[in-house]
Amino acid sequence: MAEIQDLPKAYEASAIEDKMYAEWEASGVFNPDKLPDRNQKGEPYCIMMPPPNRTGTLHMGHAMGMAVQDLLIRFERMRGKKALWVPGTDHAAIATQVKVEQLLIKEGMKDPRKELGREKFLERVVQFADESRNTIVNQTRKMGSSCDWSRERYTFDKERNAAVYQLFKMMYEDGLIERGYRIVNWDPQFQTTLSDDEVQTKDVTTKLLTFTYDKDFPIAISTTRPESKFGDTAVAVHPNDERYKKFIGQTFEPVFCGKKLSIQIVGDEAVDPAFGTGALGVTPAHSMIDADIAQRHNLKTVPVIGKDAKMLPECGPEFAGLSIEETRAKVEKTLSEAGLLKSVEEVQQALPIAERGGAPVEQLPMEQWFVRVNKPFTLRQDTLRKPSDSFFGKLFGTGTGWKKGEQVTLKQLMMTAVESGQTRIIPEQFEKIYFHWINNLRDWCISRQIWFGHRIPVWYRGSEMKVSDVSPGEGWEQDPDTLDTWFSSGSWTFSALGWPDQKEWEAHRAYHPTAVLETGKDILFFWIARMVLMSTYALGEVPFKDAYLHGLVRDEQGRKMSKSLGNILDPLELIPKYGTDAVRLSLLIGNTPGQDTKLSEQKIEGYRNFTNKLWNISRFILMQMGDEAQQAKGAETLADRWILARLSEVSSSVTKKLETYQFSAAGEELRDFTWNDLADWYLEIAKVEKGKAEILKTLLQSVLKMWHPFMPFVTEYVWGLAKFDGKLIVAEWPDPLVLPLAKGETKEGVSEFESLRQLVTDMRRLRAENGVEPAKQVEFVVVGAHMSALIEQNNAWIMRLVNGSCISVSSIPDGYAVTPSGKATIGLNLAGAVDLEKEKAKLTKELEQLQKYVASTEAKLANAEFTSKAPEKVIADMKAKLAEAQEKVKTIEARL
RNA sequence: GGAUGUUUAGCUCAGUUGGUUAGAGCGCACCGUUCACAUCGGUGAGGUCGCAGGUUCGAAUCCUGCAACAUCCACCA
Repeated sequence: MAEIQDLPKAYEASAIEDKMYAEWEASGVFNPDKLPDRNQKGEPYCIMMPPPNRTGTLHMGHAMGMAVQDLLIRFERMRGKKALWVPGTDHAAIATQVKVEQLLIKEGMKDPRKELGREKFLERVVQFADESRNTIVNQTRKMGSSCDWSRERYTFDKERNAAVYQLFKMMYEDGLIERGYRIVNWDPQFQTTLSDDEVQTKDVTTKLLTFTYDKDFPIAISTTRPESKFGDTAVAVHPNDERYKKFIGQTFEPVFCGKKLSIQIVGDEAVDPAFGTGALGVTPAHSMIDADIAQRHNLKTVPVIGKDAKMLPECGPEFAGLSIEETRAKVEKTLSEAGLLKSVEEVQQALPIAERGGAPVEQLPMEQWFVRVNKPFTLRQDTLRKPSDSFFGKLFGTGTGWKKGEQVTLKQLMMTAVESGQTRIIPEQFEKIYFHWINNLRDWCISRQIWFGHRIPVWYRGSEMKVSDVSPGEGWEQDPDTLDTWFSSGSWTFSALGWPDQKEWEAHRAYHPTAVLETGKDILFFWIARMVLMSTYALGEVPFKDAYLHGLVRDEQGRKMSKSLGNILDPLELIPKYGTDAVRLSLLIGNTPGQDTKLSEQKIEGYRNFTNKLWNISRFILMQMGDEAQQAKGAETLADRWILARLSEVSSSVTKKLETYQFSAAGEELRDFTWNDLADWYLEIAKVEKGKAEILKTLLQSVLKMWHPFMPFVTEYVWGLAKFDGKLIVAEWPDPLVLPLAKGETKEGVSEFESLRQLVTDMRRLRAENGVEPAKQVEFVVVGAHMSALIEQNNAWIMRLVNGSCISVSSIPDGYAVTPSGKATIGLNLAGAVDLEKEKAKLTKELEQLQKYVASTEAKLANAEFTSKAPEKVIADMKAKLAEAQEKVKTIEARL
């Protein structure tokens, strides 16, 4: 095999990756309909790719997601499932619009939306989004993602728009979508509402003013937002507060900074009498908390801040049109001059700001569309019911869900999906966070005043209103608002499978609920919860069986990767440098689900080294397979039995770990097996013991298969070089039971070889610990420094040295070793002696503990302290253990 | 303020129902290597498992309290 010899010593990733990906794609295996028969008969297995936002390029977090999903899909495909991975992108409404707006401003426009108008502006956004899509698709391919491009979806394409319309219509008819005048989060910068989740907070220092509205007002109040006080309609106090009790029910008409107010004094439990003055100025128009109080006491709502974050004319000519900052200063000055200001205090406050853009968010009352999460509605179908799976469900007929026609709220559906275990969140601890979030969920404001997004399918003509996806006719105008981006991505698992189009949906029905949703933990609420909502509502089933959450990818110091810190690791720069396989390994191994990961270039370099190690292992095995000496039928030696037993062990363990999302542990185990057992021991032995071609082939095949989901490129490439059957991507996952080993041999082979390995290690240690006679020491030094394998040959044991010479070790059981020349005798019995001392000490300690255990257990038995366990059995177990320990000690003592 | 995590070797982290001598990778020190691989091999040093109690024959693991850090939620006007 001359060609094998000519292969480069170092693996050259970039030379093969693109070609390899093109080959896979051309072979059609990414499409489940074109998979081999074995998979056609297999169970459907589907992953929906979380569609990346069309806002630019992919980052390390995406790369991690892709690596995990591709690992799962390749693993299940090899296991014979009908595996479908649907790729796609998200229009991301506000995020994309904001991005484009910022770009246009950079290009010199002052107010792009005004300058271009709705149509022209949207053209620019669409153009940007399309370019972004191309970049994302390219990067996804570079990562080696084996997703079905023939089924690529977009959250803003025609079919997904049909799903959005269908859902809106259903929810509207069920009374779950409503228009209402309520307080919403308003972003003055981008002139749109925001959901609670799109609002973040920033710690700032601000002034806490304590004052009275005017000199005749009897109660002082405190505020950090003096500008909003023009809209106060009440002062709330605790109903039992002795200071203010007498005022409750009265109405005052103070003049605040020139504006006449009407202030009712109300008693409300929500007020903390210990904070500030114990009295709260209620501003129903600009605080959600105050709006709640206002609702309880039927208070009027008076807006005083406009959409542009400037004061409204209601505040009087002196203040109208002023900014919030200006108003604050002026109010403070006015109060101070009038002698109404009691105190000014610096306090820490969390200022709400917009997630995109960062402008302070105002709370304003507006007419908007809402999804009612707490409103009961009549179920259209049995929902979340799986009676066959549940013993109690069958027994009581209740199942873990609701029946058609029952009254239920969306919130209850979201709870049940996870409570019943029909959707599992991995790691489990996130279930608690999920429940907590659902419990505190408020109605979801779904209308946005931005232009890029699914238009709200509602039409108006005068006072008439109709829900429709097309114009109902002459004179009808569509609602100018668009839908929150999560309204469309909430239906992703089923809209991407064709719902509500009957033909498409039926063709893909078997893939839903999808197997697993893999995404970042930061997106639990935004997305996961909303997918559960949409899917349980529309289909009556969960969107996915498992939600696997990965942590954030941080830099080596644990900081978030960001442009301003300049610590971004870009997958597109790393892949040409280290190879996709190395980048994937560094994202898959060495981290824990749900826990943030620190990534450094050094780590990727380490996995590049491993990729190269696997390459060289393969190269060596390929050479051996072509070597005539290796072709001879090898007797199954101890080493053979050992390595095959290990392989069997490892493959079953790795399979189990991958099934339970323990990717890191699986990878580590595989790495240890590949590097330590296979390369460092078995391959060294194969240099001396010949006739191993068959076993080497088995080993190489199995190792390539198991590594394939982790590092698809190098494994598939070697598979091709070895001329193994077909493509590795559709090869059968190794089954630990088919290895050519009798059961009895497995353990024996392993333990025997392990004990020899231990012996070698002991000898190395002894060389250091015990001074050996000079004549012998020479040999020992050689042994310790060079020996790389222990092998069986002609009924003798041979230690092979890297420099080519061998030492024959005879009579291992008796503990002697002799070199071929017979010059040096190694006192292995000494090794035994040293170990025996330690062993004895350890066992003696264990024995003492067990004796105490016996004593305490017997005492408990006498006092009848046992409640559950059968005492006889406990005592018997314990005594057996004790006897075992005593036996061991005796054996050791005899040998000493 | 509430919730959820984290705290194990110099660094990054494993450690699955409590049970031999607490592990790995990187880094470090020393030794070595022409024929699979210096993107290599061998040997070694390095840990009171955050702190304080408790349960147990036995605790990194279970319980209680404390501390530090992180994230999320709610924010006191």
